[in-house]
Amino acid sequence: MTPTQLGRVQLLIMQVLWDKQRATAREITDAINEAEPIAHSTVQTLLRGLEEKGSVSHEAEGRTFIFFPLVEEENFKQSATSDLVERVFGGNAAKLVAHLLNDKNVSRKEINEIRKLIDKHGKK
Amino acid sequence: MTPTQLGRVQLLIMQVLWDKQRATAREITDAINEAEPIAHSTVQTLLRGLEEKGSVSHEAEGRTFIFFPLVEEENFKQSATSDLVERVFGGNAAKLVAHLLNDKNVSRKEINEIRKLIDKHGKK
DNA sequence: TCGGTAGATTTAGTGAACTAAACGATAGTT
DNA sequence: AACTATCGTTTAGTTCACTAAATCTACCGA
Repeated sequence: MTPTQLGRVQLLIMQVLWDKQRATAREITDAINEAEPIAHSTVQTLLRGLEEKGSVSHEAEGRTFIFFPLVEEENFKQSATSDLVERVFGGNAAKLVAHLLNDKNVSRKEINEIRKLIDKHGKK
Repeated sequence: MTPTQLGRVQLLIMQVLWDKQRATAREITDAINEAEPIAHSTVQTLLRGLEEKGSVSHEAEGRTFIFFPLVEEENFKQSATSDLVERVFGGNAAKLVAHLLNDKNVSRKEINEIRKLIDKHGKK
């Protein structure tokens, strides 16, 4: 039961699929190309790999394949986050938050947002 | 200016060094072996790689090398965290926290701890 | 029907992380 | 002096993510 580890570009592909739910390889390539250049054949190769490890599947529509995600975005966020917490913050999620609060790259606006989240979460 | 990416075992090595500040390859191997088996030669090979990319350095003490970290643990946590925020949470740190709050793997105890952190951070 | 276009598939190569055996040198022990 | 344990160094092989060209195939338009 591996946590379905994804590489950088594999994640980009999954994000397109999570967004669109269904997409052809071409649509995925185009979507990624808006942010960075990538060859269509690269996307196809990676889709194949993702299919092999069970992250996506496809059905044929005429002669083209329509791909769709098999894993949930939440599951992925879940394992990516706990991976960071485990490996970098010794399994303590609070340490991660402490780090964010002192992180100069996190804006005051975001910190306020975080505070609001906590408040809302508290009253229940 | 690469964010000094570290592999899983490389990170284990760095963590030993951050903890001890100075250590021989043997000490590192022993420390890691408490948690999982690893060959001494593997550690030495990885130390070489870490030295090549400037993460650690060493000085000779007699015929053995004493290794020490060149990069700060904080810097690493920094880039590992922002990497997650960027790639998985669309650059929004608050979304990461929101995820943690709803994460069943994060205990109530930790959530309280997080709340306390936020409060303390707020009053300034 | 012929040629291009747009699919999918095959093949190939790179780089990084990991793994560890094999080797050579040296210091300490008997 | 010989043996052994312990260094560091060299070499080698695996796996995975990524990259993309080359190729095969089928449809579509001229």
